[in-house]
Amino acid sequence: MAKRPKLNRRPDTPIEQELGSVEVALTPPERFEEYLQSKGKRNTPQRRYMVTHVFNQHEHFDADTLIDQLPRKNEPNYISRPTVYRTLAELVESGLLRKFELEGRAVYEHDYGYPQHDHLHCEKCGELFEFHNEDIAELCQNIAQKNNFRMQSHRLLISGICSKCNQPRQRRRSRLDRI
Amino acid sequence: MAKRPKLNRRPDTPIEQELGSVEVALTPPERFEEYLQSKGKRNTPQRRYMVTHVFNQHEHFDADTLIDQLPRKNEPNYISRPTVYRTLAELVESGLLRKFELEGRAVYEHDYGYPQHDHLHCEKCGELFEFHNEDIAELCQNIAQKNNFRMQSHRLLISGICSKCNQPRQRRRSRLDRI
DNA sequence: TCTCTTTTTGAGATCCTTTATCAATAGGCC
DNA sequence: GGCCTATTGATAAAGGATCTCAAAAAGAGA
Repeated sequence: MAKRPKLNRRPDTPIEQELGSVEVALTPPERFEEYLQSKGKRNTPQRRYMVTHVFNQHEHFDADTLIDQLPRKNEPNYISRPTVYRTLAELVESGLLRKFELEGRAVYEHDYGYPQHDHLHCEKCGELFEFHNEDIAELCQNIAQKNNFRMQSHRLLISGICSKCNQPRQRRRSRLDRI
Repeated sequence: MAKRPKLNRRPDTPIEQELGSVEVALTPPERFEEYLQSKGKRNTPQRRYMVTHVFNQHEHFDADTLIDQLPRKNEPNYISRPTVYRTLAELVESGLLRKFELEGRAVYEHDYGYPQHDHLHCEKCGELFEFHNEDIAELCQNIAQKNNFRMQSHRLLISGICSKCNQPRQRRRSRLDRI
């Protein structure tokens, strides 16, 4: 099993192609600023940098992957590890990001302006794939109702082997084979 | 939010009542021994003790809860922390237990001899409730197929507020009220 | 039963992710 | 600009899970 899951989508399958997007009134930085103001929090350079950076790409990511992408210590716009974690929590609380857990690590993805979806997880290559299904939420709602539960959200993870990993590894034909 | 989720089912709702059970040919210890032999592993007292203990109760549990229940150091049948983790991994690998993650911790539950199910999680009291739904697995299978995915398992978690926590806290009537 | 080989165990250290502490810094409102 | 308070970064530490390795023990064969 991979020590650390691949959380980046393949560059040839941008997420917009897969699931489209949802109309929103404000850009993520605007939305975040609104949230901060409503909470009496301050709009710092670190928070501005992070919200912009995070919404400039669509991949799933974990804290470490994100920190790798941010400026390092002694570079301009450096953001310390605690601040990264703190700001991630705020982005989740504000509804901009969603957080879930995979293989013992917290994974984040866009929520604001992004359609509801669930995930397929390849146990071989560790990749996460998104899918959208209309029926799931309704099914969950029914189940919750039957159990006198007030549902707030659901999380469905389908584990298995993706098509790429499932292909039998082709024997590479040598020059001799082709004679 | 609770620092540590309650993983124990309430004593008045034993799991058999909720979901029944599945007929199996071997007892869990027998099944585990079979697995060990097939892997050329040895049947040690520690492994026997753990498989017996774990299947003597039906609750979900995490490693720490389990260790609390096991004999402590300098008592008979003490099992060290690394061995507990090692054996849990073997119980999962053998198909006796299922492992999943909740609030950053690994949680284990019976798999062998126990019907397929998913969970409701109360965000307030942290309790886990099980439910069985016939349609989910089929739905997942369809989704997997559409995505050229070879499904191995799924995991559905419905989060919300349980009926108990959802009840408006009744004002306790004082003696004076009743006059 | 004894011996031998190999697995397993337990003590302790260590890893890894995430969070807490706290003094110094800097927003934002007057 | 000045003040008050939130925020940051350095550092330590919490917490779960795993690694290392010498000692112990299981199982196979004699």
